[in-house]
Amino acid sequence: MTSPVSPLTNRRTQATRRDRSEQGLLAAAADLIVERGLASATFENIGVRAGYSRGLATQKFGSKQGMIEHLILRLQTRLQHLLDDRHIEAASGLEATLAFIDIYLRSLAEDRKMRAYFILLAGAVAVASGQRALFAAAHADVERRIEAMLQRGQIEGNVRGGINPDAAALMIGSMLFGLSMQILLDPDLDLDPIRETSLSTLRLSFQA
Amino acid sequence: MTSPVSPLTNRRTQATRRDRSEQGLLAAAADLIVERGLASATFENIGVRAGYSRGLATQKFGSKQGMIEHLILRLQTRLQHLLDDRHIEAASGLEATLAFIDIYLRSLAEDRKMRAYFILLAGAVAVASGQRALFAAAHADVERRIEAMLQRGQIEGNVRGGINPDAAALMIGSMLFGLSMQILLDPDLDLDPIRETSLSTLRLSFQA
DNA sequence: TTCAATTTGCTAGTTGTCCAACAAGTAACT
DNA sequence: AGTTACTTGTTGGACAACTAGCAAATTGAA
Repeated sequence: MTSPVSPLTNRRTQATRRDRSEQGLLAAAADLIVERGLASATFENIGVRAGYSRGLATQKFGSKQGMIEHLILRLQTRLQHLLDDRHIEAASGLEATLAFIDIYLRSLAEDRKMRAYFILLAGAVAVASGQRALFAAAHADVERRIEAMLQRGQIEGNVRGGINPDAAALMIGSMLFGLSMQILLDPDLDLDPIRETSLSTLRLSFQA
Repeated sequence: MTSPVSPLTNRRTQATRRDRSEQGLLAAAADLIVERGLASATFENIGVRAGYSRGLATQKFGSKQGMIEHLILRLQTRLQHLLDDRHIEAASGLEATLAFIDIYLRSLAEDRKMRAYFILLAGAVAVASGQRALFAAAHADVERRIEAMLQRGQIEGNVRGGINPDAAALMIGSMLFGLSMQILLDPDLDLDPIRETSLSTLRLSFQA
């Protein structure tokens, strides 16, 4: 009898074999991007890191751009899941907004892979204009969510009436965006105090 | 006699000849970066665009990195000059802060070359970690200036006392940073209404 | 002529893509 | 069950396109 299939070997069904390699390549790409930047994410480096060859990624994703798009969509989904927190639904408009910001900034500090998303975003601005639309849509979505929370807060009476939810959402969205970039610019920056002081400043600014 | 030197020809002294080509190369690089992204800014493209050969830039700046650093410093100086506006000095703390933000965002909308600065900044985040320090320092400087204006406003009584100038400056700096990136992400975005609503929201949030 | 500014031919290195060979997994048949 | 035919996943050599850097040749100014 061939020994029972060990979970540590690649000797599995074709389906799991395929999934495993695909996942491995994307994870290796994300790690490389975070550790050594976008330029180091060559098929050669990605393949070696994932334990495969340099040619496999092309087979799976069609092209380099195809692979990067897969990775972007995967990380976008990951961020969306993180932001679908139950605290946000339950809280008041103001608290929901602040909880949203809190989770966003925490994910950036604690979830190493999430940084790859923002590096790819910077890359889209700097070099790959074709990918810009992907990110622009995601950002518009974040801002619409913030806007809805602020509107709810105004109806409930815990967010100041004089504020335009649309403009405030843009401001907050931009702040999150800019803070993300700033952390990538200076990786030693401690996000904890920044998060706390930002939240209390926003609370002071927006609460009724 | 050789005809009096026309301002339109390159036939001048060696000094102006040298200056002219250097300026031309840097301008061509900035234009290319804005129009077609960082990847298109090769020596070949830059040289042709500036009306010179592909080899000149290497001679002048030593290396690609050297040239990019020159460009970054030049654009940084340009931005600083724009922000040294007399309105900022004269106004109250709150108005100075808002004028600062106004000028910053206007320069992004009206000064095409200024966009190259932010594209280079995104490039530093995504690929060139060696250039990060250059930008981090400039950003820290912007935030210190905002912080000083807010402190002045608190002393004068036109900025709310409850706000922490340090944290608020970080927020505003990040917002400017994020807004810059967002405009690069979606170049068709109209900055005018965004600037106006952002300013009025900030006024509402910060004024005493 | 003399020196500086600029061009051009060349080199070495890198990267994504293609594709034919190989290996592992699956199904059919006895 | 065991052998064989077929399918699918993976590899690595070859190739073409690019790019920065170098150095000798050329052009222009003094």
